[in-house]
Amino acid sequence: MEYHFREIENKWQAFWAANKTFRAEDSSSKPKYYVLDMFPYPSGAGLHVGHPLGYIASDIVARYKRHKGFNVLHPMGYDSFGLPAEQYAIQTGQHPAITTEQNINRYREQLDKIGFSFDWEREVRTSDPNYYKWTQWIFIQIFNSWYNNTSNKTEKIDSLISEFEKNGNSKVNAVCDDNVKHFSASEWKAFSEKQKSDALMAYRIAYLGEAYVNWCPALGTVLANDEVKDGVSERGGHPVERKLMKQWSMRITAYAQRLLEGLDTLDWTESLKESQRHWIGRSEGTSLRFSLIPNPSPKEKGTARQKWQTADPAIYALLKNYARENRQPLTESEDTLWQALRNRQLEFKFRRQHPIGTYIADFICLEKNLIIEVDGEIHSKQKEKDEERTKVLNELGFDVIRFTNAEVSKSLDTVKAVIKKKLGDSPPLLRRGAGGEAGSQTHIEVFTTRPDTIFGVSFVTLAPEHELVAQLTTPEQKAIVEDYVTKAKNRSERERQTDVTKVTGVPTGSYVEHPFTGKLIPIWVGDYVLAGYGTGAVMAVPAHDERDHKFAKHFGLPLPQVIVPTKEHDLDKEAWGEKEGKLINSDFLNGLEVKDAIKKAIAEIEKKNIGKGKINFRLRDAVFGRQRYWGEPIPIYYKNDIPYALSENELPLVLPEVDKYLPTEDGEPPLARANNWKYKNEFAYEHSTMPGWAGSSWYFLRYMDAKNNGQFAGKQFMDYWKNVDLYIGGSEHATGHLLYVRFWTKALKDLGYINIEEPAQKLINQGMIQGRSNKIYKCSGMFKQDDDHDGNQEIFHFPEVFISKEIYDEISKQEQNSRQKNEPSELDKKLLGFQNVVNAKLKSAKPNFKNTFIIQNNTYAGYYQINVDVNIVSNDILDANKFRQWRPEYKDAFLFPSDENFRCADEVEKMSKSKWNVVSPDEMCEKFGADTLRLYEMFLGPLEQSKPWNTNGITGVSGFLKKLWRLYIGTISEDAPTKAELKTLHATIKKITEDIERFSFNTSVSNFMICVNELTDLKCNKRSVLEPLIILISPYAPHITEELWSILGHKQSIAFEKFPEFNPAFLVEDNFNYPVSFNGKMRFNIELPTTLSPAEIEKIVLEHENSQKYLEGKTPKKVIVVPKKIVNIVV
RNA sequence: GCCUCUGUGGUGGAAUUGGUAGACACGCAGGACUUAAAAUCCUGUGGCCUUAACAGCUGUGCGGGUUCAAGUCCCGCCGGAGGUACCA
Repeated sequence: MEYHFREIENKWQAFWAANKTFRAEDSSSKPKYYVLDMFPYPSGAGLHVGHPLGYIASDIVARYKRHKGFNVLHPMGYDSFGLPAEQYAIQTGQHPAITTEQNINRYREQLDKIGFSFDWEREVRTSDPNYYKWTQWIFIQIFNSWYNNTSNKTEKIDSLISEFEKNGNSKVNAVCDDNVKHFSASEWKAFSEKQKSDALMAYRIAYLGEAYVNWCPALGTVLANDEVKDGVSERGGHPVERKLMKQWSMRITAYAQRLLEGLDTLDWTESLKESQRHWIGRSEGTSLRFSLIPNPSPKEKGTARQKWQTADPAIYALLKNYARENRQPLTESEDTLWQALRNRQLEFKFRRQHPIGTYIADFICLEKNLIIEVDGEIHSKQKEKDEERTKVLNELGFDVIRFTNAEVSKSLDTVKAVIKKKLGDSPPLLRRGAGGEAGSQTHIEVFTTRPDTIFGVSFVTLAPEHELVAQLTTPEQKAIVEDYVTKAKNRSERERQTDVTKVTGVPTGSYVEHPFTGKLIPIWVGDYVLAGYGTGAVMAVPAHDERDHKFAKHFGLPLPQVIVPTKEHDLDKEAWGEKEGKLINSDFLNGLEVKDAIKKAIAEIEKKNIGKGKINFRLRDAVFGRQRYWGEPIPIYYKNDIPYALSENELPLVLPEVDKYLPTEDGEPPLARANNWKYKNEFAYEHSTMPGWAGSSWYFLRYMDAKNNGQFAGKQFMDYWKNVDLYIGGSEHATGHLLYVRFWTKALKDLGYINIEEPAQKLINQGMIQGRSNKIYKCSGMFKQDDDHDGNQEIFHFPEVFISKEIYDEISKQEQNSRQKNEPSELDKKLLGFQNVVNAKLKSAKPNFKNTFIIQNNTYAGYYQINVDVNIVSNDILDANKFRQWRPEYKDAFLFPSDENFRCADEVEKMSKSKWNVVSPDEMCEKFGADTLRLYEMFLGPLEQSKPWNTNGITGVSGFLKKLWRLYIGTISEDAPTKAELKTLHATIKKITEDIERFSFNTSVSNFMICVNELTDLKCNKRSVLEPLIILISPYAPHITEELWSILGHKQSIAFEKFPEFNPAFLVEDNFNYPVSFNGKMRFNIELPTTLSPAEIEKIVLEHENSQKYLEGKTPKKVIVVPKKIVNIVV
């Protein structure tokens, strides 16, 4: 009876499906074990051999745990919302749901062929309304939550509202927007609906806020930070720019500390945890305020005025009264314009009759420094006056637009459009407060991790986007600062990131005061300071910070030293950035070690009330909205500009149909195209959709109760299954999915829905499987055309000529040695012979073919490499027949030296269609069977390691299964096993158990081979040995073992058979073959009874005849005997 | 630059706590079976030197160290892979 894997595998796959063998029980007396694979995005390309690597490993663990008596949850599903299906839809018009469905079916087919023990009844698809209903529901819970820093928990928004009603927001200790305005309880109660909504929005964990986002014009959507790599989108590689946008975001920053601390409790790889730690980026430091010194005259310190105090103080009172008087009797056109401007109708606040310098402006927008004047009748004198007035106002930093009465009354819309455009054009910060005035700010706040270096500050640097830049710039510096800021802002993110060696910056002309010495410190603007981190301003200590050092050297700024380096160091060349050394030139810090100096400095800073110890995180809030179609609709509608969440019974908010999957003409997301898609037919829904990570942030919970229509999952099931015991997936999700899923888990826990703090206890990253390409060399320009050209070339295409790797190597070697001999080399002779063969064949096959093939210039430059399909190559030897069928133009191809043993070159590259190196698991299943594929993928090497796919060793694994099969075919003996047989079996049980427990699957396969080799040598046919053996193998090769199990006469599946127990008694040896070494060098073996004492062993070994030879008559200095290990003699 | 991982025959890799380096498999070489091929089986296979044979020397990226004993531990370098970055 032969091993026909195809029949066997089909039979058992059908059996498992029909009997629902791998259905997980919802409650059980058995202990639970949850093995989860990171679910795949069903792409059009189908699975390649890299995908199943992790699935096979998890399947082995799942099957092993079933043998070990666990109730195992091992589900699979699809992350089926996403960009590729939508991009395909844009190109073809095909609905992404259809593409997705097709791709899923293909995935399922491929997965089924490999024989995974998934519980398919629990399959989830994130694009299924029954699933995303609950994604939307969780979004609403998070929307209706805030983060209470006092309880360090997510809390329902109600508790915040009742606090507002009682005390306003002044006592609230929450994670919220920067610069929230304070309000009292009574103010809260007096708030309009809109004001209340806005106030709460600053606290919600899912919130709508304005922020700089990663905008990708090519994809037409914003992206989260982890979706952007090197300034381009991770998917598609399109450029990404920074853009200020109103966006749904998630306040993941609230969880930064918990996300960081939680890592210590997890059994994940160090590199993964390290990635997350770095992404969270906690740094402990100090905030520190530097007092501003108003410019140009430092004497006026303390007279800094508010931003709206724009009038000349000398005549302010007068002007004010005058303005008041003027306010009532507005001309008709002035009134018309006022009605159009007031209440932020153009998004910005306007004031009327506002004193500026010595004037009173008609209308003014202080935020934009824009003045609108409405003029009466124009006569020349007035015109002159107006021009004078405009000039003065311009000098004060205001733009002035003038309209006539007629313009306002007749074409108000045009007037409004002009104003609106101007408001949009003028950058809000640039022109503010020209003249170096500090405005309302009295200080610059910096963040530093090195407060000990405070006496080494030689300048302060602001990010170009810093809000004080414009105000602090003196008139003399205005032009150059504005220019710099504009350039810095327009520099793309990519440029800024890649061009880090370039030092740029400009001085503002203003100064701050050193908090301890009172010295003046210049303020610079430099783009090495990031607006988004800390306060967007740094105190520069060039002697002890590398970046500051570079900047200072570039601009010739001083490098005051405050720390004595602990080793030789040239401070002029390089900064001493180590946290080591003694403080000098630092007043009260002198003589302290850095660590103590930091503590002391913080204490002094806090005492002086100019700053305090502070912790900063690099982690940013996660942008949640996507301006795309194929994702979960965000369950929000807008009524009077106020966002409201849908109620639970209105879910799911189903993704509507649209005519095109493109943005609308005015740039709205595709969902804006949906016809009559309105809440209660009246209110607009949110038009952006959720990002890919929404659905994957909780799918591990849904598997516990996948069909529940009343809840996202039943509490009793979540309490039973708790968290994932083993999660296997790629490391590419380190800072995306794996961080977000931890965030949602913590939020859901705080809100009382689940009882676990972390989603997955143990996580393994499977390594990537790279492609191994095969290449051959094509000759170019090898046919010499006959002079008697008769146009036959059109009838006969030139046969292609290829050379093997060996010949190519020979030719290139010869080329390098630059042949000088006149005699033809061996290679030349070979080539010449080949030339004749080709021409002879050509003549007989195609008599009309007039061209001759010649090898005139056998240099390697005449050849170029082409990729051949790896599927027509085995062990690097090209299958000549398949090659000729591969492409029509190769039909008559010549292979040199010969069709047999034509060796291809190889290279390890990314697996891709264009390299012809993609290997799909289907073909491997077809050729060798699923069991061989499973064993071979494991046999390749450690699971976590990346490795190139090559099938060179697969025959070994396939041979092993055949050998295993042969062991079971024939008479099975019921006799008692021999000692040797038992020893082999139990040694294997021991190793396999240990291997699986430490996820070392490659060694398991080797151990099976050793075991089967030994049992074959022993001609073992004992049931008592063979039965336990196939249970051991069954997690790895489930089909063949099921078949053998039934051949052995069992009617039940092998899947739940008890895993064999290791019995050490069978491994006890009477003798041990001691290696005897002299001075650590192994010389000979000696077999001794294990019962001997070390002293006896020493005696026997020393007396052994071989020992005499190595002792050379000397007495050994020392003899080490380690029982059952080694004997070492020191001479 | 920093962080994590990693470096062992022609190749994939093994050596779990310091204790016989190279298990297992591929490839290669030789042989058996066969008209032939495939399949299968057997033998050999780190390098060097030498031999009839035994044996000897050397050997886990490089240089040191600890130890009776180092692929494994420590120090200093070099190479490869991945992650990450003006993060103050």
